[in-house]
Formats: sequence, C-alpha cells, structure tokens
Amino acid sequence: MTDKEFADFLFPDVKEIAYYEEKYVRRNLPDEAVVTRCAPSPTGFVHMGSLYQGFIAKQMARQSGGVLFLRIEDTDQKREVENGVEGIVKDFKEYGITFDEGYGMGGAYGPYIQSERGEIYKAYVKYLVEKGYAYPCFCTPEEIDENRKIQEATKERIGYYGRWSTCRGLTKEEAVEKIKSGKPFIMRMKSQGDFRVKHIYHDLIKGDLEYPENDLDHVILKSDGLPTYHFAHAVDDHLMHTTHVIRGDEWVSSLPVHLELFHLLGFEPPKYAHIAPLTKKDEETGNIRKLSKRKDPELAVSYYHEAGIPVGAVNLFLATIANSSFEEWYLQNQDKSYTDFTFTFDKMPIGGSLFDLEKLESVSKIYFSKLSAKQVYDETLNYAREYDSTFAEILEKYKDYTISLLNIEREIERPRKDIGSYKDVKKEFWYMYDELFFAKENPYSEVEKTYPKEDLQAYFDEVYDASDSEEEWFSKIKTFAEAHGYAINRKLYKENPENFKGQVGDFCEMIRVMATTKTISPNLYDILQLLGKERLQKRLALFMK
RNA sequence: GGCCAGUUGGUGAAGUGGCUUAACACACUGCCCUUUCACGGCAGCAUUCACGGAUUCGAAUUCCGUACUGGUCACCA
Repeated sequence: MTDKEFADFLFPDVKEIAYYEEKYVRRNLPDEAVVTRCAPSPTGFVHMGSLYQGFIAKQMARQSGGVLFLRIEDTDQKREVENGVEGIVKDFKEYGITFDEGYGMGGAYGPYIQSERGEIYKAYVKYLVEKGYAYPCFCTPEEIDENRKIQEATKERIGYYGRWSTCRGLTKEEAVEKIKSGKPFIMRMKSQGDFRVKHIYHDLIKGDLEYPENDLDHVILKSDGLPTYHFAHAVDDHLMHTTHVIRGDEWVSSLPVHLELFHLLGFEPPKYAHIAPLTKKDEETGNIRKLSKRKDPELAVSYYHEAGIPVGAVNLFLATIANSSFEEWYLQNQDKSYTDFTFTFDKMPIGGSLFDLEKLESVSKIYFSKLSAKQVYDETLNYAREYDSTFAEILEKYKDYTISLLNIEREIERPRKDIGSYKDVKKEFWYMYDELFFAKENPYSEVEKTYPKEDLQAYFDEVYDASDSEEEWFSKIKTFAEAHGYAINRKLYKENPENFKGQVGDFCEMIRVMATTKTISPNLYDILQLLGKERLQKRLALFMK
C-alpha cells in the first residue's frame, strides 16, 4: 500500500490542498505591513492578558498599514462557554480593538471560526499522510497515561516519542485493519526532529532563544475530528497569510513543534513575538507571579468597568507597559493620543509586566485631567446609572452645578489630578451635595484637628461677601486673619510661630474644613461660590456645635 | 524532574563592553512657587545592577557555576 492509497483510505472525501492554496491568495500589501490576529477561545470573558495581546496586535497592524483580524479558536468543545464568542467581540470592541476582518464581519480568508474549517484541516492532514509525515494512533488515554507514569518513575523525558510512540511503527496495513475493525483513532504528526540538536530562534520580543528540535509526535487531529491548537495554528496562519504571530509567552515552549509543523507542511513560518505575562505580587507569598483567572479579580476586564476606570485610561496604561519609552513620550506630547506613538517589539518587556493598580490609578488621573468637565460629567453619569442610582439622580438634578464644580481648575494647561475613576467623583465631591452632606449624622466626625472656631463665626457674620471677586475675597481674609492673630504669610509665621495662632493658610484650612469636611478640595473660592452663603450658614451652624 | 526564560533603589523600569559618579516615571521626604487646596519647579532616595568565579586596560552589559522566581511539559488553548 502506498502513502497515497493510505491517505485516500483515511480521508476519502477531502479536497486537494492545491484548492485552498489557490483560493486564499497572497495579500497585496507592502513588505513592512504586519498582518496579525487575535485568536481567542470562547472559554470565558476577555481578560487583561488577551486585551494586552490585542492592544499590541492592533497597534502593530495599524502603525504598519497592515491587517488585524479576529479568529475564533473553538476547537475545544468541552470547555466552551455559552455566548462566549459574543462576549469576546463585545469586550474587544469596548476597549477599542476593532478588526479589519474576521469572525462576524467577513473577509476573504474565512471562515474565521475553526469549527467551520474542519474540511480544510483534514485536507492538510491528508497531505501530511501522503508525504509520510502523519499517521493514525490507536493508543487509549489510559495507555498514554501508563507510559507517562513509567517515564516519570524512570526519570525519562515525558511524551510520545522514540520508542514510546508505539503506533508510529504500525504498518499501513495494520492501521487499516484496526480502523476497519472499528478502533477509534487520532492523527499524529510524524516528527523528523532530533531532540539533541539545538537551534537558535530569534523572537521579536525575547531575542535569541535556544531550543531543541521537536521529536514529539504531537496529536494534530483529535478523536472528534477537530485539530489541536498546534495544527490549526499552522494551517490557519499560513492560509490567512499572517506575517506576525503575537501571543503570550506560555507558547514559547511550543515553538519547536510549530516550527516543525510549518516545515513538514512546506509553509513559510510567520515571525513570532512572545509577550511577557502580566504579573502581580502575590499577597501571601510575596512572590511575583502571573495573574491568575481564579485568584485575581483584576484580571477580568469587567473589574475595571465596575471600578469605574475608563477604557481610555486602561489603554493608556497598557501603552505604558507595552513600551517603556511610551510614558516619557506621552509626557512630552500631551496633545497626542497613544495611537500616535510608534511601538516597537524590541522595547517590549521580556520578563514580566507587573500589573500595578497604583500605577494604573496615576495613569488614570492623567487621563481624567485631560477631559472636559462635560465629558467627566457625562461619563460619570453613565457609570452612576449602572452602579449607583441614587448618585445618578443627584447628578441629573444638579447637572449645571456639577459641571461647574468639575470645571474648577480643569480645561487649563495644568489641570488638577484628583479623579482616577468615576467612583472618585462621588468620593471626592460628595460634600457638595446637601442630600449627601446632611445625610450623615455628623459630617464632621472624621475631622481630627480642632480649630479656633470663634473666629470663623465672626468672619462669616461680618466679612464674607459672596459677591466679592476672588482677589477681594482673599484680601479680606488676609485682613481679617491678621486682625485675629494670624500671620499674613508663611515666612512671617515661620520666623516667630509663637506670636501667631497660625498663618493665613491655617485660617483657610478651617474654612475649607467647615465647608467640605476635608483639608483638600478644589480651589476654596470656587467652592464657596458654588455653595452660596445660605448653604454655608447651615454648615457653619452644624460645624460650630 | 526535563527544557526554556528572567533576576537593576520602596515600586515599575531604561540600559545590548567605555558617553552611566545607572535615565525616566510612580511613591515617599524636604525645599521653593503660590492668596488656600491643587498644579508646577528643584533636591534627596541603588557608590551599585541576585550571589560566586572567569574574560577584558575596562562589565549592569560577555562566559561559567550557584540560588531564587516564572513559563512549559494534554485528544486545553
């Protein structure tokens, strides 16, 4: 029996690969164009890791005038989650990762969902059989497991190779016999590699990597007729003319298999860029470890949605960890978007990228500081509608008031950076709403310092005038404070602190605490203006108690 | 256990043999600016790059060994 006859016996009704080779023509793009993809499995929702991968893939494709497509890798039906695909598409879209082609939007290289590509994979497996590079395997999972245990016990390398690959030695006739008798089987690649031979592979991110030749006869077609990841990757990325495979570095160890698969199939392999994992410091052990789906809620994209961290801030953060030079560039190009930055593979981190929530917060504050008051208002309202309906009502009721409030020290060259999330708006400014302020039994209970309050009453009774300009307002404060034993400036106070109750700043602090309960707030003059004399008197009365 | 990678201040990191008496950012501390809070500016914060050895006139950067950390070894992707 020839290899050809054997192949025909195994796969009687599939097309020649020439059909597919002709159908999926070479892309007409310039040499530097990066054609890459996001290839998620519908096994759950998008997490930060896939978003990070998608972010980099999108940037590299866009900035090179290439193509980004979406391919759904749903060859594992057991792990599939209902509506998984829709969730993925939605999450990617929310975070600004849009595709040029792929699942749900068509393109010339489809189908873009692996479960619909079965015939294609079979054609290529058949091709491999014809060349003598693939064979059916009848080993049961139990037998494989048995071998593994022996290998572990004798400290031999684990896997289906060499003398352990029992079905590799079967003649074609024996195999045909078994199949005719109804024995279930899978297809394995027939590795031509030698484990002792080492090569260097140049990864776009990690640089030179030393790896041994693959000699494992990996499964390429499972018993359900669907391909394994390894095989699907080789076939799909060849047919879809992917130039760059950008993926997590947990794949580095599979590189030898993939390279051999491309070689056996006669394909030119793509360039690989292996992204360092997102890591965090484990609270229990103190070690740096990869972010885990189970342990770390912050891995889920929904975490940020709930926490009120805007999409734009997350993207900004991803940009800062993707290329270390980004942050400095962004500081110097305040008016530009992160999409204007040219990312390069060689500037991407190799070890691990610490996903630091504190850093995210600071990036988010920068993001917020660039928004207009109206934008902050609108987005905060959207958020509150979803997560805090009482605050949403308040925001709607006091729309113009809130926008004025948010506008203090905003929309200027160097804006405040006090808001890092939609949640912070309430956290920072709750005291500006009487509904929230007087809802507390004693709004001032958190205030630690005690103040010489008698001066305050006098100030509001005799001096404060809401119609004053900011300059007038402050000069009156100075005069009043001086008359009541405060130093008019810091220097004077520092020279002889014992001569004064404090300095003007201390007097201002007292006013601020009375009005807001806090020692930090936006510009005091604006806050007082917004509150108005009547509401201030109410607070004052409570404060004086 | 095998294979592969990583290890630079409180934190993230730049750095690819002399331009490094180790950038930048976050945090912290101090000072300055300012009419308050901020914003901003300046300064301080690793005599040293996990440890040990080697190569070299010269090493965070090259090589070897050790330790630690991570990844991976499926009919999962």
